[in-house]
Amino acid sequence: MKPKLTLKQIAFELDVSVSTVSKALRDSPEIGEDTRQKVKAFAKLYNYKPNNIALSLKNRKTRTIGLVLPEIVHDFFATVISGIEEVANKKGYNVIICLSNNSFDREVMNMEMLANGSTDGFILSVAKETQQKRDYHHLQEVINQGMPVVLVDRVVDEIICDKVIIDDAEGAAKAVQHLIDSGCRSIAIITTVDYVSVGKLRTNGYLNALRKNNITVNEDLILKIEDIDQSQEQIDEFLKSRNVDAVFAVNEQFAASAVKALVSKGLTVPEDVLVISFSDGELSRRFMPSLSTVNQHGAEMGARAAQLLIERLERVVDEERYQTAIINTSLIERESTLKTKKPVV
Amino acid sequence: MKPKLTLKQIAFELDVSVSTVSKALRDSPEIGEDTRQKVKAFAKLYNYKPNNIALSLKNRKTRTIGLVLPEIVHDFFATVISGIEEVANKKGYNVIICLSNNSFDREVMNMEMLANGSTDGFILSVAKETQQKRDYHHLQEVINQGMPVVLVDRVVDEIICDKVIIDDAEGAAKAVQHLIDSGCRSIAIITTVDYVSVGKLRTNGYLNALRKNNITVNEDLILKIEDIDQSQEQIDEFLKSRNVDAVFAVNEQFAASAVKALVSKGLTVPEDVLVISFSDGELSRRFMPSLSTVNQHGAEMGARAAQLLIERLERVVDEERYQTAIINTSLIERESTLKTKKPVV
DNA sequence: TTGTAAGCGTTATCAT
DNA sequence: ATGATAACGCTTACAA
Repeated sequence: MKPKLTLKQIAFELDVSVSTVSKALRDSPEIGEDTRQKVKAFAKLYNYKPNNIALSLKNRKTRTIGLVLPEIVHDFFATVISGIEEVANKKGYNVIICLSNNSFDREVMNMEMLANGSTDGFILSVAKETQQKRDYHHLQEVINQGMPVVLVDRVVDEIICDKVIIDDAEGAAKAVQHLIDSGCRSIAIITTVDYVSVGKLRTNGYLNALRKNNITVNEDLILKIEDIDQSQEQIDEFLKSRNVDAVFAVNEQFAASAVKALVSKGLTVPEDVLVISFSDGELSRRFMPSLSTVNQHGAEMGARAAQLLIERLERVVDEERYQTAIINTSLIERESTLKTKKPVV
Repeated sequence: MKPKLTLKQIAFELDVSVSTVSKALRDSPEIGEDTRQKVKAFAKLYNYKPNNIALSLKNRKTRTIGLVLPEIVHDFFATVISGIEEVANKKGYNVIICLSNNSFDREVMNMEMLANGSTDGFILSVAKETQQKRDYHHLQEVINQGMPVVLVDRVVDEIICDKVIIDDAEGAAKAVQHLIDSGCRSIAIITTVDYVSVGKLRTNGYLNALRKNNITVNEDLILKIEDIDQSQEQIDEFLKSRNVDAVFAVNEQFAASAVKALVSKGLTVPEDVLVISFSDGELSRRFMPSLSTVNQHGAEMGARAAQLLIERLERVVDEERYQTAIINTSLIERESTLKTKKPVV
């Protein structure tokens, strides 16, 4: 086991000083051609690589991004990570990922842990619990310490910083409009409780779309789910007693559950009821019938977030002006809204 | 914007030396009660937290684990990450995640990047391309430098280190046995190309199960897929022309595609053909019909890997003895193999 | 052209 | 009981 080679070692071996080695490796003009050659040859031969930690300490920069996410077993966040990784790696940054598991305390802990020198800035999607508590002091804290923060998807208005979002309301409206255009009038929505920012926005989009088309909002067709774990039962129950011709679900899990509930009721999708989901993921693509959906371009959101953060870290942007990047959504039509085979009776 | 508080700052403010502050905060008995109180009070008041980078440099330990994965938009790896995070965080470790995207070069780059002081050790699942090339010098390299490595799931025999796997062959055999027990005799397998270690093992399990039950292996019922992106077409094509009473797929994507192919052929699952998948994920759970599967306990694998790595980092294990932890699989029976409604004709 | 020294933030050793 | 110093690995004025 050979320990990592250091400048000191090289200096000792070549009988020069540490600073000479350092300068030679960085092609400083102060160093004579021959010594430079010698040092570089030696370094290459023994595969010298500078120690990141020492560099970080010296430069007070880690070239590391702290990423704090509510969960990861979820296509959307996984794609966000991919996007971030892609950009970060290209620019020579590492990504430290921490999961809050939607817990406020863990989110705070993670940020405190990373804020003590481990990262130069944060990309964060706030935990459900944090949104519920509306306590964002930990975010303000790191910002006050001069660490830039970029919020992604689940953002909070109270914190002033760069943000990357989609227009959730517009995306939802687009989905619902598609249902309306397909002739549906009795459209249920399966959404989250209101304190989940994106859930609320999507609910608003649903409401807007109905109103715009002069369809009376029927509160009885709105199901708000708190915990995804018991969602199937709630959705079964909800759909069993209601007659609808379409369902808009704010995520693909709810959509899949809705289809299941409808089928067990003896209905067929899309022949009897159209179903559309939000946030295009593996499930929507592979489901039978494949699910129409509003895609969220997670990778693009992540890439954009990384880009915004790195720009700020490298001071190429106006210190005072924060931007909110809005990533476009688009409707992906698949089988679950393909109304061709048989007309509604 | 207030910069982070340092020992130096505190020392200056309280008019004592840096070492006094350091000792006071660490409850050194050398320090007088009053000064200790004073220092601690001040530190608490201004929320002093030691700088991780400085500590890392000093201790030559980062308390950070490098995690290199082939991909992440994949339930299995996502759960592995969850498991690792859980254990790592509990023990005060951070996790730096890098994605190889199944590329050899990126895997090497990532490891080199992290090996320069950023992490104390690695947890890695090797890239597909790396398995194909059989080039593992980057792994041996970091091991030679004294950084422990734990391989997860996609392991390589050539490297001696701790490993966490499941018994893929046994799991596959269990799945196939279940099909046989359900009365199937003409069982197709949809698997990966052989250089993917786990794919090959699962294929072996399939073969073993057939032989054990005296069922002749029909090479024509074996489909090996290279690239998941075109898998649907290949699977459609494959199943169209073959008459089978069951399909064993080595991952849930293939299984979903198989069901789709069968349905488009006019068959029903499970009435006409049973389908079973491997690696329990969201898709298997939510699919219609829900897919029977061999669960892989990704979170448990991750947790175990983190535990093994940390034990080695903290030297509580015998330096020379490496272990291979085998996580148990179990069969999860769902609708896709529930053969009740109608007997095979 | 090369080397010395200070400093990044800590902690451990060794004075005082 | 407190402080000065060196060290972790590196860079960069500043000296020589």
